[in-house]
Amino acid sequence: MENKSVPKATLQRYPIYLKALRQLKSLGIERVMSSELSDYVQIKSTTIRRDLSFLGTLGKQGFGYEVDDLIEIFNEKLGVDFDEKIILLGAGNLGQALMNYNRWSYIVGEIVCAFDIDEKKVNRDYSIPVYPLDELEERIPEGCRIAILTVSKDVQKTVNRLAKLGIRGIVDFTHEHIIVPKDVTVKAVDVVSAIQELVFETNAINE
Amino acid sequence: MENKSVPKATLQRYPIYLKALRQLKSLGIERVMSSELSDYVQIKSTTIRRDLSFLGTLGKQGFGYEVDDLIEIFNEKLGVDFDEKIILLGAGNLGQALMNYNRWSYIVGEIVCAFDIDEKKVNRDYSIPVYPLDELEERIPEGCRIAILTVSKDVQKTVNRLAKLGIRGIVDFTHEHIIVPKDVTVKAVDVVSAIQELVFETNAINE
DNA sequence: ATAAATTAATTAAATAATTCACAAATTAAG
DNA sequence: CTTAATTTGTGAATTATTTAATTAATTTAT
Repeated sequence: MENKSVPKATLQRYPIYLKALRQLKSLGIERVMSSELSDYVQIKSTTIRRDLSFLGTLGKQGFGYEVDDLIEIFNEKLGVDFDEKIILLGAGNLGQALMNYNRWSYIVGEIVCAFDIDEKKVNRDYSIPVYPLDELEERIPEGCRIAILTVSKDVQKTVNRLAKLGIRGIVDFTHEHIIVPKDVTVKAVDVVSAIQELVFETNAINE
Repeated sequence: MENKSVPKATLQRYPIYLKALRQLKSLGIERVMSSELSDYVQIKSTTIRRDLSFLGTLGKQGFGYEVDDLIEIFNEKLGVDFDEKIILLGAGNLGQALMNYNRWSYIVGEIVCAFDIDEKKVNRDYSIPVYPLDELEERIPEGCRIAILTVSKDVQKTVNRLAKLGIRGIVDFTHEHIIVPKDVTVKAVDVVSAIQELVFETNAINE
């Protein structure tokens, strides 16, 4: 399965597959055919097969896919359990919710520590310690590539610091538009945009 | 400009433009050229022009676009300020964070009320009242089309109830895969998937 | 006024993504 | 063991999206 670079669109579907597969596994389902998976995730079976083919020859003809195999491959090839060291910027309500989600390590890595500008949020004794934002440069863990951004003030300033520290990917929960260097990727995780998309889809077009 | 249906990819970029335009406006910028906007949002100017052209003939050749005009058009044509009545399912940390975000009405509509299964979270006196999940069917506002899902238990069961109540779009913050009828749209707003995509993008492919 | 410069809109070309269609592999049944 | 029924994987065809090239409108400077 040679280096045909994986289409961007495919990359966006992998998390959907992975989520669905984990759910199937938790239901005790051990094998799945592309057509079944298709019903489940609402993506054409042929698209699914093509998407999976980028990761290798994973299925058996006349049989389907082993659920475990697929999950395994996602982990292996895509580094899902590569133990990412993630940092969290902003420890407000949303930051708390993220820290409370207790299956990080199972899924993609772990939030190693958090930073907040508000002294009252600081607590060095939590299992996920919260440091003052000032200490970002000294506290950032070795090899940290990914940051989750939930701050509400000085957003762009914080982004600039992160970029300088070698962060490669930012999960952006702010409601602002941020600007990053070319080698940094941003994934906006934004309710407002999501709702807008929903509204656009239902309202637009049919005039 | 007629009814050429707007590409899905374009629809996904509209919220980005809108966010950027609002930011520009708040900086006092009144007109913008596609090339400037391009630098700002990192999308090719020609793509931007094409995207905007689906909404009408909005720019002036040799001049650019009026920021206000564009914002206006987004509002008008895409119903951004159509005053959506949004409901929130789950009033935990994340739900709280969403309710605290105080610019809903400016942006897309408003969260009218919330529901939670936990009696302790219930409070009918908040400006956004929180009702017991039991009361969903009786309390859901007239004409409500959009629900934000932050519950952690009985996710699918809740989804089924929402679908039955005529909800057209679900913003899904859960970490589970949910199944909906064909006429309901789901936007997954999911840190985990976002991080996975980031990791996939950086790890995948170049083996 | 007029010409030069600028910039959106549009048509055409190139790329990317999806879907079709079928060969190859596998299972299951007889 | 052989055959029929499945179901994957993949070239080829199709469709969708992006980008380039061109055209037309507007502004600015002279």
